[in-house]
Amino acid sequence: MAKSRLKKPSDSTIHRLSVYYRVLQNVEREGFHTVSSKELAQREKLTPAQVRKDLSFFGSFGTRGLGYPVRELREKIAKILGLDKTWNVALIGVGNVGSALISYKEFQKQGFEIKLLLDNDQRKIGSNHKGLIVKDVRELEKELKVHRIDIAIITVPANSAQSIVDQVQGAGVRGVLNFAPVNLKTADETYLRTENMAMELEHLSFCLTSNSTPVSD
Amino acid sequence: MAKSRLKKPSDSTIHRLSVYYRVLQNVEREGFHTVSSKELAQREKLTPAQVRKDLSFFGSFGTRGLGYPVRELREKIAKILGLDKTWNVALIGVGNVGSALISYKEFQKQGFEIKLLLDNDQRKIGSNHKGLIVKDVRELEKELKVHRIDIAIITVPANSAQSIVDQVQGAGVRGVLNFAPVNLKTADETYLRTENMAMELEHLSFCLTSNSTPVSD
DNA sequence: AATTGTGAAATTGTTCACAGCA
DNA sequence: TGCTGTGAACAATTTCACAATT
Repeated sequence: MAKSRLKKPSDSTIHRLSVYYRVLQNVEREGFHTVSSKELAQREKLTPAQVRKDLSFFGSFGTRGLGYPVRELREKIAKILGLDKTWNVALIGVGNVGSALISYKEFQKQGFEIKLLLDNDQRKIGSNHKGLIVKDVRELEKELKVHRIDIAIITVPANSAQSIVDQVQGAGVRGVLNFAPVNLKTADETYLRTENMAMELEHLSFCLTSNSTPVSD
Repeated sequence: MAKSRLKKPSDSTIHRLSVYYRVLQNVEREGFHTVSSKELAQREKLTPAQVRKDLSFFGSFGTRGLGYPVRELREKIAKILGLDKTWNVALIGVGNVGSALISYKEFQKQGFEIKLLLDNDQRKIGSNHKGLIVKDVRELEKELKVHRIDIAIITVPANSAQSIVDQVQGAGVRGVLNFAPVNLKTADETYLRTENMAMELEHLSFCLTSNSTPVSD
């Protein structure tokens, strides 16, 4: 029963696990019962060895000579990623980005349920977005606790993001997805991921500037 | 004069370059004329050696014993990242995420100018968003060319994203930022970056599930 | 015959440590 | 003395190659 995971999987392994999870959903929809590491790899331009190595961090899910059972592997990965439960999510900052995320279907689909909206703008507080009433950010700690929030999405302006993440941690929330374009300082026990859309564009800008093709230099 | 860059910098180096660029803006705002790799590193929880190694891919910008000239280094990095010019950006898909990006200040601030909006919904076509009229996606190729678009941001539903990226490439656009939650296939000469917000949440979900603190395992 | 699971090899990325310069 | 720039050492990640299994 005891899982003997020796090494901590890298962030890239986790990332690819999410990728495999999506591919498996497709493979399953297409009616396959079994899939090889080769097939899985081809669909994402990875190597079969990479796929097998990634999966081997978590156990032996395949059958030699046959491949992996599609449905079972998808379920195993879902469990590893924690997608077998629902997560209560709070969205802090109901501006442009925040509003967009409220109607982002992909979240609910994977079990992330936005249960709470917070803002500091009196004109927004009390307003209804997709059935949720925007609460006053001054009630942050109370509201996070009442709704048993697991993950906070921060979509406030850059200059207030640090103060928000401090409060969020204070309320015991350990998962934070930050969209504010700043580097936030967090306690060691908090998991923070920052999505900086401008930096993605800057990466493209770099590629287009260094006059090279993606392949060679 | 000839730049003797021997190795191609890694994606992480480019990513950190964007980070340094932001830190330098702050350092400059705070009035410093000079900054050491140590100071730069501390502000982002990196090592001084990492900072120096990253910068050394592109040249020698510092002065031994003194550090780096803040303004000059910021400008050098801007040039490397291609932020010394403006980029014409098209936004394809004026839904929730698309609309949010139209008013996303951070883009304009770094020289990314949204010049064109495209959609396939007759109710949206012709409507005005922040001074831009939504054009018919059937005119995609013509419009991309007329506006001399460098980068396309794809915010259409997952099932139409591949068709859009094919057309975008066909029109000669080589930079693509994709928000649709699918793995797009592109030609070798196209630079594609995909932002999958659900996958970020899944990473947090994984961290919160594997009962460990971020530090040890 | 086909395909997994995994040590070992190769490659890539990070940190060290110090020569060289202001 | 202080700090950069960089080759060498080290660490992490990916790929290889093959024994094990169906």
